Amino acid sequence: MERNRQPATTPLADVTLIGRHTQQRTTVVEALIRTEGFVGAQALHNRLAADGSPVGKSTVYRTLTALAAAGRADMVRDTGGERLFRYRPGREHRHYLICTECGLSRPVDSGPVEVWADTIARMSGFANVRHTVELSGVCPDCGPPHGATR
Amino acid sequence: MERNRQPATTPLADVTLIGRHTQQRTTVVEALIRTEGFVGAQALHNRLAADGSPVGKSTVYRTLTALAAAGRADMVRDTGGERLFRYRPGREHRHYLICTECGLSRPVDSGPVEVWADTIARMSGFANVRHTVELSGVCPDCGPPHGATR
DNA sequence: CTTGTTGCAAATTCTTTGCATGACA
DNA sequence: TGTCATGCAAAGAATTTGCAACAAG
Repeated sequence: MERNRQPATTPLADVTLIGRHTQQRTTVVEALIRTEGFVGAQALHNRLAADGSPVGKSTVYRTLTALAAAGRADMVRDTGGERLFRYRPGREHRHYLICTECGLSRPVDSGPVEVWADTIARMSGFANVRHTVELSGVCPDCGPPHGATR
Repeated sequence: MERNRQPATTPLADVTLIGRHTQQRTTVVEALIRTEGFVGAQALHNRLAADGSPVGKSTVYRTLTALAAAGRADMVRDTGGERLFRYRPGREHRHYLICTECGLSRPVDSGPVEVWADTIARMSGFANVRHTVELSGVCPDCGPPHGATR
């Protein structure tokens, strides 16, 4: 379900960015980088425990929060209100289409939205306008063609 | 801060829509309708209590949730993860630009986004695609022209 | 060494639920 | 009168925080 891909980037830089370089933070950041889509803090914590690299739950939370604050991760909320994080390789933020069934996330071309948001921002007179855009649905794999609406 | 506007619509229809017509539900729906922007369940509950129309917290939650489920209200999450509700007069959902300072919310023309979301939905192969779009910033009143960045 | 981090568990916050009482239809 | 709704308080979930032991620089 989750293909491990080479961490082309050393998380060191990111870790250093958010403070002191510790074993745990490195572990968390690496795990986040290794993750395809979005992950919840709890899920990540569990995964680490299962992988034999137990890191305190608080540390996972603190690291992810710091990472998001530093702009190295995107944060969204799932339907249940849980925070989901995703490592952000570049500096530009992206928007995703997330499958509500399996969690698969696929980046989408958000150009038009960016332009739109920008326009609104300019016309509204508001300052510091930020936007959140989340698309969710059922991916082809999860949505059986037999019309079984679960 | 919150201008009361005439409830042009009787909440009766909305109440009936979500089940039995009770005093409490009417109260909650009316209060929601009377609210300019988004409100949290707790805030609404407090307001009702202050107004002398105490309604159980659970009832407020249940009513708002049902209303949102019935499509009579929009639901967003604030930064802290709290659910905020807003009465939806029409049937088309709207998107808002919310001031992070004073909470003022202004509906924006989301036509382009709808089109975009629709396109993505069709091209992605995902089913049942829904979107969340939130714009936030500092409104002219709250953002001093003197460039004081907080 | 000094200070930032960790980890545990307790504390917070928002939201849901169980259940007996009470109100609608 | 039979349900469904209400309200309270307890239960749940996700996240934060206090604090002593510990590791990084």
